[in-house]
Amino acid sequence: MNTLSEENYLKCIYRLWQDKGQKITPTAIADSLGNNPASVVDMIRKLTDKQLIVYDKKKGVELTPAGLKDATLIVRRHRLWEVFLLEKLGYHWDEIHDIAEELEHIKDATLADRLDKFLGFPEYDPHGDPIPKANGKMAKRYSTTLADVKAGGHCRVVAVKDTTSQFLQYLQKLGINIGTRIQLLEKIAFDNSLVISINGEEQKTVSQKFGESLLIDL
Amino acid sequence: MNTLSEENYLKCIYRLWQDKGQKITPTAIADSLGNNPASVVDMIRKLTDKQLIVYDKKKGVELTPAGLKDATLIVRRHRLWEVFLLEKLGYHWDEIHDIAEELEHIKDATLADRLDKFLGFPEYDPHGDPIPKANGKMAKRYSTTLADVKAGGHCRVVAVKDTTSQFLQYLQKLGINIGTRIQLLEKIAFDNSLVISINGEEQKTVSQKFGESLLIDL
DNA sequence: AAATAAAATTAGCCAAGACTAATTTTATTT
DNA sequence: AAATAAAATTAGTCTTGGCTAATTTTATTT
Repeated sequence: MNTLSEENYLKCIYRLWQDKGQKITPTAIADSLGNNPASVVDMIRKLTDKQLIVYDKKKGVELTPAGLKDATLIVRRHRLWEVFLLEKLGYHWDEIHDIAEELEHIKDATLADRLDKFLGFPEYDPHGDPIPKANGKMAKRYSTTLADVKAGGHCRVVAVKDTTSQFLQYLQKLGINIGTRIQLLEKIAFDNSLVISINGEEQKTVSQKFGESLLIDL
Repeated sequence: MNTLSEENYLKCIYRLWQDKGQKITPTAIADSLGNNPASVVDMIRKLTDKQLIVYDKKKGVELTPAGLKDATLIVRRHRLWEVFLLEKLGYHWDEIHDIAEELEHIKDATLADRLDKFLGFPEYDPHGDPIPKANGKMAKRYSTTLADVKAGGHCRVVAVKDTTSQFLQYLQKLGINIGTRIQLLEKIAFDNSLVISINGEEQKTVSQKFGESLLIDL
């Protein structure tokens, strides 16, 4: 059984691995968790001893099959609770992440599976991320962002890469949800700002960072 | 905001206060939590500093109004989650206590109220304990036990005083639930064992300890 | 290649919350 | 009342999981 901290590190490593596919360094983990690199080095030792990760200076940190399994189940619990909070308790998009962050650590052998069943076996969470099944398999994960769309192109919002309440509240304000149609009217060469039209309405300008945080289907 | 440990101590003190109206000593708390009395003395100091309890050698530990409020809200969350686990996720009577023990510590300002609404504002939890409302008020708590019934008397099970899985599984085996009718046929003078008839069926003998753990309405 | 910057690591410290062992205080017996 | 037992308290230790500061290793510039 893993401690709360161990679970948070596993989840963090899993996310970094999914996000970039790049080398996962102690500094990257430290930045992601807001911890000191020295603390990360300690935890890398603990997780290595538990055979949940392998650390190689050249390759960085990698999850072992056991570590991947544990991390996947944490993510499964997180995303299922997010669905519950939004659909059953009526929370808003931007409120659920932090609460799910706590709920995901509840330990019980059958809880996730019962919750999954109760929710009707959802494939995606409210942010558009696929929910891993009990066996670790999950639906397709989208990777194209609004910033990848060609000028003039149309797309549909399928997920968000950033789940901070700042971003989600901004989306709310712009009237953007999962499923919203967006046309990319123009890319400003100077700073890669994007001029877009949301659901065919009046045009708005958003930043490159914004565009890279919104996952879309063409 | 209270830590996990602080919350567990508050809940423990609350339970001891409800159970017996007796003096709450460090040893009693230690026994109840399975901790060392020395640890309890430390925590008494912490909670006193936070003005959640008052400790007087003569009177023992008492909750302040602030401490009572915090404790009541923890109990509220615990009992609401128990209802959720049983009614929505299909857990059995004896499985829900330990999971609720973890869920009760999830911190969010509106979670308990949303859950309460989602569950239809239940008055009692699956063990028959009244669920405190957001304002701290709650329905009547039963205090008469099967051991208090006179020989020949009839009664109806309304709650359990003991929520260990050992007891609850034993009840299950005997076919006793909330609402079950019991007749007390005889009290054995030797050891206060009770000869009972469950729902008018064949008679069984149970211990004094058993009788004192079952709350009834005459 | 040498100099510099960045990243990783080590060493030592801290707080929370548990523990044991020893001591003091309070209660109970004889 | 004195002796004994029980309860409370103090002092000091341990583990987890953070931290800072100093050092070593690795990368990047010049």
